[in-house]
Order: sequence, then C-alpha cells, then structure tokens
Amino acid sequence: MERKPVGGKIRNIERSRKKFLLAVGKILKTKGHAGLKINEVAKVAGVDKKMIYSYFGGLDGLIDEYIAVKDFWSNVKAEQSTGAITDGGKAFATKAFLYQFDYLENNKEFQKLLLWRLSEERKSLRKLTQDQEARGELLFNHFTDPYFGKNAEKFRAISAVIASGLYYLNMYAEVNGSVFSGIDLKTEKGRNLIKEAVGFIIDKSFKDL
Amino acid sequence: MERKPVGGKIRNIERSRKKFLLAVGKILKTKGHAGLKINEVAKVAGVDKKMIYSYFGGLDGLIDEYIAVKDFWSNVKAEQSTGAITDGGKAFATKAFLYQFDYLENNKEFQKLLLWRLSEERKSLRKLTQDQEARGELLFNHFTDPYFGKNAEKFRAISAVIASGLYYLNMYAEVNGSVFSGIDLKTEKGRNLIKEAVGFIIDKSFKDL
DNA sequence: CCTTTAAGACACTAATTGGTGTGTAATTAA
DNA sequence: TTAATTACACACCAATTAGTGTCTTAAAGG
Repeated sequence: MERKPVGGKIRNIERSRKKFLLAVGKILKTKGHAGLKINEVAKVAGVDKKMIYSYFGGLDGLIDEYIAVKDFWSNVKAEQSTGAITDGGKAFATKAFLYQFDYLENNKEFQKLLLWRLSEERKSLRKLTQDQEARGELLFNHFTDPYFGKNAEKFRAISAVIASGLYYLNMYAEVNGSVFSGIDLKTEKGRNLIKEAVGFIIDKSFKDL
Repeated sequence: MERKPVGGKIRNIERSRKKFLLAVGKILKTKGHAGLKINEVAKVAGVDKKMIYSYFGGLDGLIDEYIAVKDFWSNVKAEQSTGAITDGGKAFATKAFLYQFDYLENNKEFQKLLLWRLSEERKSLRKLTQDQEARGELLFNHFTDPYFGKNAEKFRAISAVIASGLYYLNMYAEVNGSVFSGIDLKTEKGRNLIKEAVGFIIDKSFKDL
C-alpha cells in the first residue's frame, strides 16, 4: 500500500515545507533576495538544508514555489468595484493606483520582490510579471480602452508612468534618503502630494486626452 | 627627499588605479553591484587585489571613489538651455525628462547604479542622491516654483512621479519581460508613447495646475 | 507489537570568498 | 652604478558557501 506522507508531531513534511516557505519570505523581507542562501534559509526555518533538496529539488525550486504560491496581485484588488462603472473606469483606476501606493508602502516583502524582478532574470519572476499584466488588462480591456477609443494606448502609457512611478517612489523611500524632488516620501504630507498628483493626472487624462 | 609616485612602464600606480576604477564600471555594467567582489575586480583589472587595499584601503574605498568620480548627473544636462526661459521652464523640464529617458536607456552602468541605490544603504550612494536633488532644485527653484507659486509643491509631486516612472520603466525594460501595461518598452513605438504621455502630463500641469 | 521507510540531525568535502605574508624586481634617490 | 623603496605576483590561510553521505529514530504499515 501507498505510504502516506509523514505527519507526526516531530517529523512532519507539510509543516517543514511551510517552515521553509515562511523562512524565504522572512529573509526576503529583511535582507532582500541577496540574502536567500540555502544555509541561511535552513537556519531560519530550523530544518536541515538537506530537506530543501528533497522537498523542492534545491533552493531554486523552493524559491520558485514561494513566488508561485504568493499571489501579491490579488491583494492589490481595486476594492470591490462598488456599483456599475459609468465613468470609463476613472474612479476605479484612481482608487486602484492609490490603494496600490499605500499597500506597497507597508508590504516590504512585495517591495523586495519588485526589486528582485529588476535585479535578475528568473522564470518564476516572469510569471509574476504576467500576472500583473493580466490584472492590468482587466482594467484596460473592459473600461479604459473602450472609453478612450483610438487614444487607448495613450492612456495606457500614462498609466504605465504612474504605476511605475509609484513603485519606484515606494522603493526609493526605503533607502539612501527618502526625499525626492524635495518631497519627503516618508511623511503623510509628502505622500498626499504624490496622491494628489496621481489624481490630477488621471483627471486630466479622462478630460482632455 | 620625497620619493615621487611610481610611474614606470611596468609598475605605475596611477595606471593601476585607473584599471581598478575601470574594472568596477565594467563589472557593474555587466553583473550589477552584486558582482563587485574583490577577487573579481582584481581579476578584471589584471592587477593583484592587494593593491586595492594599499591604494584604496579596501574594496569599499575603491567603490566609493568610483561613485564619487563618476558624475552621471552632469551628463543628464537638459541640453544647453537655448535662449531665455519665458514659459516657467515648461520646455526645459520636458526636454530634461525626455533626454533623461533616452540617456538612461543606453547607459546600463547608470541603470545599475540606480538599482544599486534601491538595493542597499551606502554613504557614497547617498551623495549620488544629494547631487540629483541639487540638480533638481536648479529647475524647481529658478523656474517652476516661481511659476506655480502656491502650487509649486504640486508640480514637484508630478515631477517626482514622472522622473521615477521613467527610471523604473527603463530598468524594467531590461529584465523579465519588457511589456508594461501592454506597452513594449523596447520598441520605438512603445517608447514614443511614454514620451507623449510625459509631454501630455507636463502640458496639462502648466495649463491647469 | 515488529518491520520498513524516510525525516532530519550531524559531519564532511569542495569551491568560493576576503584578507595577509613573502619574495622579486622595477623604479627612484643618491 | 649602487642602494633603498615599494609595486606587484604568488603564495597562503580562514571564513563562508553549496552540496552529499551517514546515522538515528520517528512514524507508517502490517
């Protein structure tokens, strides 16, 4: 008969797997992807590194599973779209950007992942990118592309600048000084200025593009 | 009498120093800051690593000197400001952003340095940030702050979003897929869309802020 | 129970890394 | 030319890293 996976109090595969996955997140958050060394991960997890090889085929397998399991974008939901959309997605888009801005501020794990994606090629990170694009298409295809018609791509370009600007500013705020263009991104005041700017840009786009 | 620095054909301190500094740039460009290990630098420079210790006090000293010597921002000049400025710096700002966008696309060394700044704390990188801010203040203090008056900070915020967006998009284009919001940042068409977006945002800012 | 399997601790190796000691010969001062 | 420096090559050592072999014993099947 098939032997079922070990799930005792002392030896428990599923629990150990989770310990490894948690350790990856913990290290990523504190030291970034450069800190993800197999000895370190095993130490933080409190389980022998040999298990990483047998459970995940190695550190890369563990990391890939970590990235695949985490679904950061689902958290970046544009809040339950309240009611029907009659403005071409303007309120929806604004909310989504601003929510993302704040969400990213407090999610260091996600920040480090974005930084990681800028730092090295990796198949599982590509999947992250694809998920992100797919999520963007939801907004574009359904609302803004129809609204903007032949200028749809122009709005996409503006969105790209805003979204990537917000990504960058959040990462920037964490290191080597948090003042950008004289605006302190660590203060409520500074962050509100950024939010207002985003609001202004979107507003003008929907009006005059 | 003082012994003058060695400057022979075979042993030449100044030449060796330059070899090290060049090696740092070369490695940064190809492998990023993570590749800057002392053995690697010495190998690329073709000079024994011991000299890094005696010339620069160690790898950190070499790296700091590399960063201090390089003045990336001076290249990002907004082109000789042609003629007097009568539009509150609108044309100047637009040109500066677009020039920077293209400059960064082709300067991988600079890209890696920006990425480095997002990745770790380092005194010499802080200096880079300060130089950048100082350069920004030239534009803001002289032109846009007076022009926008009490809305000066709002324009600064918009500038922050644009500048950081352009940084991010250029770095993003290099890895894990170059399509953002459905726009391919590696194509002429895609990059032009981004540039138009920047033009639109600045235009609207100067008109309606 | 008892037997079989394998989770997981521990120890080991090899490769890579940062850092230093020594010898030699190029370069300079005399 | 000679003597004193010292740039630099080459060696070495210690610490960190990835990866594997062995042994103990917890847990599963009967």
